[in-house]
Amino acid sequence: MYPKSTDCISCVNTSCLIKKHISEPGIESYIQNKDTMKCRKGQSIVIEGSPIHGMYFVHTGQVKVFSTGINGREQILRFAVNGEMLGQRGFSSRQIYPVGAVALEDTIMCHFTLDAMRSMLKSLPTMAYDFMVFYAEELNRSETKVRMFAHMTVREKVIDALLYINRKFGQTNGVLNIQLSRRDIADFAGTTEEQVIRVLSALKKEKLTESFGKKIGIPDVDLLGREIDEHHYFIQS
Amino acid sequence: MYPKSTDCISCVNTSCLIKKHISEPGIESYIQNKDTMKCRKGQSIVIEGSPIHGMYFVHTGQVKVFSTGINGREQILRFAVNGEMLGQRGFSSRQIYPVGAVALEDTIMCHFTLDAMRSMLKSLPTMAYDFMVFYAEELNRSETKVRMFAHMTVREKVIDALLYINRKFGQTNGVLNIQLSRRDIADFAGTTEEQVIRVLSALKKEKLTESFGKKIGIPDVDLLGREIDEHHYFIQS
DNA sequence: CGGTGTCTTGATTCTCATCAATTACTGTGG
DNA sequence: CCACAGTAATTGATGAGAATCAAGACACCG
Repeated sequence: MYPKSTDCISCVNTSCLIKKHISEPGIESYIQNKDTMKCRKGQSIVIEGSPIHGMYFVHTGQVKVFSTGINGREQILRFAVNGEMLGQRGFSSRQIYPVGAVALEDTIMCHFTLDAMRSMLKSLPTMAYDFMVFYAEELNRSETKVRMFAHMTVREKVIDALLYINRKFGQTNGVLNIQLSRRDIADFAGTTEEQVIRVLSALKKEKLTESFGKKIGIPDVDLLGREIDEHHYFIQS
Repeated sequence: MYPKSTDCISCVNTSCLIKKHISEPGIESYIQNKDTMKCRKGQSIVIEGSPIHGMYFVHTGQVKVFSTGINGREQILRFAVNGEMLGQRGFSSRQIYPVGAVALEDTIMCHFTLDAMRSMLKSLPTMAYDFMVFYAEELNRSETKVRMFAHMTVREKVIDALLYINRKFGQTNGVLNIQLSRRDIADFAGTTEEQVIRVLSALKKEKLTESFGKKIGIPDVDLLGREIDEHHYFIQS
């Protein structure tokens, strides 16, 4: 099922910030020197605590990014799909806390060394600008999340998580395109497995979500979103 | 007490991302066209909900950045002091949620239009790169905060807030260089006024903080930090 | 001195995390 | 094909922590 090549020229990930600048003069040498990694489902892409050796771009697949806090509880920070970046922390001078990444399904990734990234960005102003905008937007989302987290109820956090997952992975045949355990959802929403289960059963009773085995469906995204909207501003995290 | 001039050449804010690139060729026209604003203590710099007309850099003063959520409760997102930026959200294409900024003391700010910022950044690669790194680091901090917020107790949140305030504003004569109401601290820490008061009295009893009227002192920052360290990774938010 | 706003403390209520026990699901080897 | 672990999901009961409510102390300002 893997594509024959991960060559940037033929890549279809138009949202990829490298691909977007593929026609800039001077970029050729960088993309020729990138390398490609395959990860089986469940494998670690970035080991928590070990230094990051560069930046990764998801070519095909699904990845979860997390970091472990107290009592071994992991907090999922975000998910990454086709075209998205991993290893953004590499730019930060000090990396005192651990962040890990695991493939949620078989995943192919493109890898650039940190040095390559640095010199590429410094020599391609529009690329640096686009990266800057990307980070600025991510910052918006993250700060909004901080604000929301502080005062949202568990129910709202879980709904928010479901909406995020829907935006990120989408649905086919009325079912989310990813299978996450209740534990994963809890770790992302910032609550516990049991609470997620309780909220999910409540939502199912209210016909706001559906369940087909482990698969979750959201029949009316706007309707579900209104559960948060009533009390908070809708967020794009 | 105001400085005679806010000219970038003579500015002493070495952490300012504009100042840092003052010697780049081509920057002259931009810094000559910036304008300067004065804000009295308590005045709004950016009105919540109204579009942002560019970027601001704090020349002298102290600013709080907040956004209002449910039941009029404001969440303070961060504070800004000399050399720091406001209006970062301006780069984001959609601005669907409100963010406001208020001067905590008499404040002088430099202002660049969004167009000026855009063309400046696109023409000065190293500047765009520095901005990108800045945003990437802010993102780190914010994401760490998301993680922490999810599982910290109120006590830990308040301590974390105090440590942040100390890092940002510093102390003189054993007292924090800023006077915030309990409400402000609560709005920043993501809890309520009453809880902040309770934690502060407990900390005072434990000799981890001091109070001189409204002024708060932290006699031993590391000692206070250890209260969080024991359970979580120390963060640089 | 009122009066307004901040700060403080106590009592109550409610939400949520934790613990414990049960049930459903998945895959494996006989 | 079925018995069997082993894991994930579910439900209920309980306790701890935090928000809310209410009342009073304190400071500041005319």
